[in-house]
This record gives sequence, structure tokens and C-alpha cells, in this order.
Amino acid sequence: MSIVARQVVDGRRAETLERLLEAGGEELRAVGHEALTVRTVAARAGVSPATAYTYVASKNHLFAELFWRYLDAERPEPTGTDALARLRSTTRSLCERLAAAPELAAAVTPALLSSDPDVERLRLRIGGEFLARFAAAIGDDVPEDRVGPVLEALVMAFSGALLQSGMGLIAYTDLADRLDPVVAAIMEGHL
Amino acid sequence: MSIVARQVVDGRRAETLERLLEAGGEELRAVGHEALTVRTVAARAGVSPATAYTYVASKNHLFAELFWRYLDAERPEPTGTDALARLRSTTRSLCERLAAAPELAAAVTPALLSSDPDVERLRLRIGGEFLARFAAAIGDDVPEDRVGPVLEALVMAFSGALLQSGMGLIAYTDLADRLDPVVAAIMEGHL
DNA sequence: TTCTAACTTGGACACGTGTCCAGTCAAGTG
DNA sequence: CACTTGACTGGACACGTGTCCAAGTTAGAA
Repeated sequence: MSIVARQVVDGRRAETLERLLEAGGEELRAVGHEALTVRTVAARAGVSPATAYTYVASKNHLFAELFWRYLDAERPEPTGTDALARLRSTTRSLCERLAAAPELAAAVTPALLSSDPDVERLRLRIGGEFLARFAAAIGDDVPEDRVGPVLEALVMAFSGALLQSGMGLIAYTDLADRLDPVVAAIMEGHL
Repeated sequence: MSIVARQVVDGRRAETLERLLEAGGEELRAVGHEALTVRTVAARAGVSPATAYTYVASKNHLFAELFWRYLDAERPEPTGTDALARLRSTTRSLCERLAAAPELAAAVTPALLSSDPDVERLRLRIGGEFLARFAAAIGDDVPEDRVGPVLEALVMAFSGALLQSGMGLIAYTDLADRLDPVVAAIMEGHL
């Protein structure tokens, strides 16, 4: 049972949904997000466009859904004895994951800016996920009264890094290396 | 003489360009970036769509150009005796400027993600502008060997904040207040 | 004034998005 | 087995994007 677009999906529909998302991922890898059309994805999934649109509200929604699933699929424990090391391990895992699917990462950034309500839900979930991962990494190593701003700085910096990667200013493979010193700079004086 | 789209523009064309961009701004304020179409902008400027496209390569390019001009038009001196105060004044001016034109800000975020080469140029300029403003605010108050990461952290956090505003997670009017503690957190231990 | 080069235009084009709906199909229930 | 119900489909639709081009129009040089 999976929650998508407009409704909960199970039974026969669940399989079709799986096929559709699978096809979406393949198509994305194959032709990139600019060239991908909902109709080609539908065709790849062996489904009519009209049907595809009953599962996915829009192209942006498709990208957001794919990204969420990709993100959700791997949840590495932060490793390290201090907050900084755990943060580093967290950003590194995230960045590696992005680097392993650059087309998806490039697709999701503009997609999440859509005002589509189905995208909105996922946007909140994804944002919340980043926050939760950083919070988990920090643990309670930062004084209570400063966790707020520090976490917010981390999330903003990470979103900013994503944005800049989406723009092509930073290669996804360089992300982690660029982010390490930034994270260190943010944490300086808070541990 | 102004540089746009494909070529340098002057003389007769310069006026038409001005009219077109003016119309773009009005239309943006009037109907928002989702409802704006190149054709309505052209109509408002009293020009045919075909003509509009000789000035502006795409809708995204139009937004980027409008934003760049808006940003470029006001360059407040950072005020304050220490780097933190000057940074605060810099982010506040930027945020106020964004808050005064939320439609433009909302339009430019997705627009800058376009792969359109004309957008690319502006993207670099705009990114460079943010960097330059923060660098100017910091002056040489941060030890040489740490300016790099600190500046990068600032730019990333600011881009991230823009992204989140574009997503509607932060109202443009709250931006400055949200950013202040983040900037403070980043600068902690570097002054 | 006439010529020329730059500028503008209408209108069609290919293509993508997302919507709609009447009609077909398949499964499992009674 | 006939029936109901939910899933799926084909095909048209309105609308936007960005491109193209042959045919005007305009301004200034000769």
C-alpha cells in the first residue's frame, strides 16, 4: 500500500504504479529530465498517457515521488563519535546518493518548486527528512538554545548546495568536498 | 546600450527592449509568474510575440533578466563597524528587496535552473553578485585561511533560503529574520 | 527622393502539458 | 454464469512554448 497523487493505492493499482515509477526512473536515466515526457514514460511502462495521469498528477510530481523514494530507500546511521564527524558522514552519504543519480537530483530541484499540491506534500516530507537527518547527527552536542539556528543553517546550506548543483555550478561529485568545510565553518564555536 | 539575449542592443532596439522588460515587470506583478505568458507580455508592450522572442530567448530568460536588473539597480553600502553587523545589513537589504518584489523572486528561482544558455550567463552574474556583496561585508575581518569556506557557507545558506522561499516554506517577509541567526551561527568563531 | 538595411509582423508549425469522457476490458462476487 | 466494479484506453481538447519565414514597414544614408 502506497500513498501517491490523489489517493491510497493498493492491489492491482499498486503494481501499475510500481511499473510506472520504474519506467520513470529508467527514462530519466536514459534521456535526462529535459527530454523526458510523461507520454514516453507511460509508453515504457506499457500504459496509456491517460492512465499515467491517474497515478501521477504532473511531471513534477513524478520527479518528486521518484526522489522521495530514492531518498527514503537508504537511511544510513551517522557514524562518528562527535557531532561534526556524524554530520560529515550524513552529508557524505546524502551527497554520494545524489552523485549516484545526478539526473534525478537535477530533475527534482526545479520540480520541487512547482505549486502543484501533490508536489507540496512531498516537498514538506523531503525538507523534513533533511532536517531530521541533521538533527540526528548532531544529537545533543549543541547547546539547547542554539540548536535551532544551527540546524537551520545546515539545512539552508544544504538546500543551497542542491540548488547550485541543480544549476550546474557544482558537480554532484564535488558536492561532498565542497560541503565539508562549509559544515565545519557552521559548526565552529557550537560544540 | 545593453547586453541581452543574443546580442548587444542599442538605438531603436534599446527602446523596444526597455518597453518589453517594463511590460514583463508589470505583467508579473499583475498576474504572477505562473499565469504570465510571453504573448501577454508582448501584447502589453505593444509588440508581436515574434518580435518579443528576438529580445528574449525564453520566458526564463525574461525572468532572469528582470531579476538581474532589479538586483543591479540598488547597491546599498553595508553599514556597521564589525563584519557581523555589515553582513546583517547586507542580508537585510537583499531580503527587503526580495520582499518588495515577491513575484519576481518566486519567478526567478525556477527560471535560474533552466539550461537555456542566456539564462546561464545571468545565473553566473547573479551568483557572483551575491558572493561579492558578502565578501564586501566581511572585508578582511575573517582570517585569510577561512574566508573561503565561510563565504561559501554564506552564499549556500542564502541560496538555500531563496530556494525555500521559492518553495513557499519561508515567506519573503520573514526571510531576514530567519537569516539573521543563521548568519550569526555561521560567523560564530570566525571573527 | 530613392534605396537599403534593419526591424517588425502575422500566421503557421511541431511539440509538450494536463484534462476529459465515452467506451472497453478483466476479475471476482453472487 | 451473468453482473458489477474498478482499471484502462483512444482520441480529442485547450493552451503554452519557442521557431520559422515571406512579406511588410521604417529610418536614415546616398
